[in-house]
Amino acid sequence: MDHPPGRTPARVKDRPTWLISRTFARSSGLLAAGFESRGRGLRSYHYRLLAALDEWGPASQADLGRGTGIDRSDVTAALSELESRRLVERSVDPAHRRRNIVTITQAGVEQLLELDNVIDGVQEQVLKPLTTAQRRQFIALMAKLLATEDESPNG
Amino acid sequence: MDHPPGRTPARVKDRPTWLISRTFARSSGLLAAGFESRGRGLRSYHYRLLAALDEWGPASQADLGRGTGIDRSDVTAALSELESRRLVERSVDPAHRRRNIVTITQAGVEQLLELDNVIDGVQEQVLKPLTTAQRRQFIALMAKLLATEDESPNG
DNA sequence: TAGGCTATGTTGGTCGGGCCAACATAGACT
DNA sequence: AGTCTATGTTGGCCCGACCAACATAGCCTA
Repeated sequence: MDHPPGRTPARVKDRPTWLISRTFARSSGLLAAGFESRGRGLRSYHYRLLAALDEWGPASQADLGRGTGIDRSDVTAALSELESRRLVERSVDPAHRRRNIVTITQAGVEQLLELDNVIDGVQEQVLKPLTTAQRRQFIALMAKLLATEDESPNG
Repeated sequence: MDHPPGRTPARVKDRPTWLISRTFARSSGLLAAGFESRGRGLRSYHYRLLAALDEWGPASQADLGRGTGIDRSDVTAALSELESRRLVERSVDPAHRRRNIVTITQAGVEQLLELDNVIDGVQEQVLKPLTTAQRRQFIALMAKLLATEDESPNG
């Protein structure tokens, strides 16, 4: 993730795609460190699922997948891990017996709050080199960069 | 990579780390598409290695690894693939018989130029939503974000 | 009512980028 | 001579992201 002595080939090092990938590496490295130190072995999928359940209330696995952008199969796996930690409960939807209704537990809510803190700290670390105004700019630029995605599928 | 109907949990969707990860997903998706269409099955490791060899001249695998930030073992694998396509040649360093001297071939240079074109096109696609001034800002902000890495190891 | 279609959860893969451990051995340094 | 480091290589792991296939529940329609 670091390659510090790094010269980096010239045709690589100034390209936006390269900067983006380094930025992501930095961000996800800090995130991973945060999860490792206070995340009890959970990963980003778990956080996204807990967050979705907390905000949207109980949901089926398929809905969770659609809402979070996580593949159905990965949702299944991640939920099993959350369930074994009692952070989440699965029950069959009586109206639709093929469907599971997933609910966040009290312990899940608490874990989520803890992860919130970890992640908020990481935001600070990631943006540390920038001034407040620059942070705002940076965020706005990324938002604009991504805005197309929402409007035109496959855009 | 897309998750278009995506609402995305609120505590997730506005965090810089999330925007960074989406930006990266967009960028690397476009890159992958470019490599697939005109990259003859090569991937980013191959490009980085070819670029390094082209710019720095023949080098040992260890030096390539250090220069590009690619792990020694991955350098070995990627070079084998490049070698089998005749884009690169390995020869034993007579002065240090444990060391390989890797050289880019003419075909390698040509492939590199082709990849350059592909990748330049991707830069354009990635930044398309931004104005020229915004692109400059965005690049400058990322450069600043990453500048710490060079100065303080593990920073 | 029977047949087909879709949605759901699950299993079991693949891939790329990034790591790490272990090993044999070539050179260097003591 | 003995130790230490550097090199290339093999083989593994992890995470995030996909995909294919499957059984089956529920639907909608011929």
